Amino acid sequence: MNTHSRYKTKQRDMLMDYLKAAPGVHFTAGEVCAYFTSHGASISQATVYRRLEELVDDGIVSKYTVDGHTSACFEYTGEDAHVHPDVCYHCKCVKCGKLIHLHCDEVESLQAHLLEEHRFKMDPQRTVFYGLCENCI
Amino acid sequence: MNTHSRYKTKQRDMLMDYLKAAPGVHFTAGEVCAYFTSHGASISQATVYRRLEELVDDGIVSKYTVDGHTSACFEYTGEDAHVHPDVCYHCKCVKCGKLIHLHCDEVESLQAHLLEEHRFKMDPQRTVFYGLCENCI
DNA sequence: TTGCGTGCAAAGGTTTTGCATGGCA
DNA sequence: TGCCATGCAAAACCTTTGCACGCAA
Repeated sequence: MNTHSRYKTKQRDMLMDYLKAAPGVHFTAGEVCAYFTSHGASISQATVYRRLEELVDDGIVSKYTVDGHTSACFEYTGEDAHVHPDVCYHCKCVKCGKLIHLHCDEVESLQAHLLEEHRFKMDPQRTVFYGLCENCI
Repeated sequence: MNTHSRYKTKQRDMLMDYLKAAPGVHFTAGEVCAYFTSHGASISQATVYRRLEELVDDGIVSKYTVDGHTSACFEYTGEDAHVHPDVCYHCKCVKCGKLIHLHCDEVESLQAHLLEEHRFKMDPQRTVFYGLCENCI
């Protein structure tokens, strides 16, 4: 979270609208640019990267480095994710590339275990499990 | 694992020596290149990438996409990892950057659970848990 | 001899940066 | 009027590829 002053601009609003329209959907910076370009909206690549980076710092957007993709993957997780987090884990199939969303108590116990026994506070927003999906096993 | 015929070359040997000298240590392709360059050894960037990729396919080297690094991270895990796997999980602190090696039964039960209940076969060699280490919590 | 391996350089793709201009407060 | 934000283009990076030559088997 940072404390910079922020100006309300057209680009910032456009990006937020885009993000809020599809919570939980994954996209790359390039896809965002392509979307705006194809809709005749004007928002430069540099600005997309700058805003996205800022939102990640604010904890409003999650950034994943997904293996196999050369580019980073973003996801809108909500402005109040810290208030009532709809925690969701991610599994990525290294063979077909499918990204699976998962709600799972076992992962939550693992988190608790890691924290208690290993003093490591895992952040599910940033963690991706890699492996094989049911179709690729 | 693949079944291509393989020639024994000087570059392949040099790379293997380098890897075996530091099992469990993480490095990027660029670091490998820099090492050889600074030691006057001749092995091209393209070859480093090609051999590394091959070793990952063979399961001898693990490749991680570590958030924060723009480049991929490799680690020598051993030629007989499949015979007596010294399974080791990784936790990466998103604040100080520390990478922690971890042996943990709980993670193994999670793997079993993911497989049985979610039909997802997690690959611990590729998965990194992100979060905060004890010093940064 | 066969065909894999290597080096070089160029290409490809993603993300960052410098700088002048534009626009919110 | 101050700053922050934006756009453009160039730069910086990492990784992959094409091609000709070299070398192991």
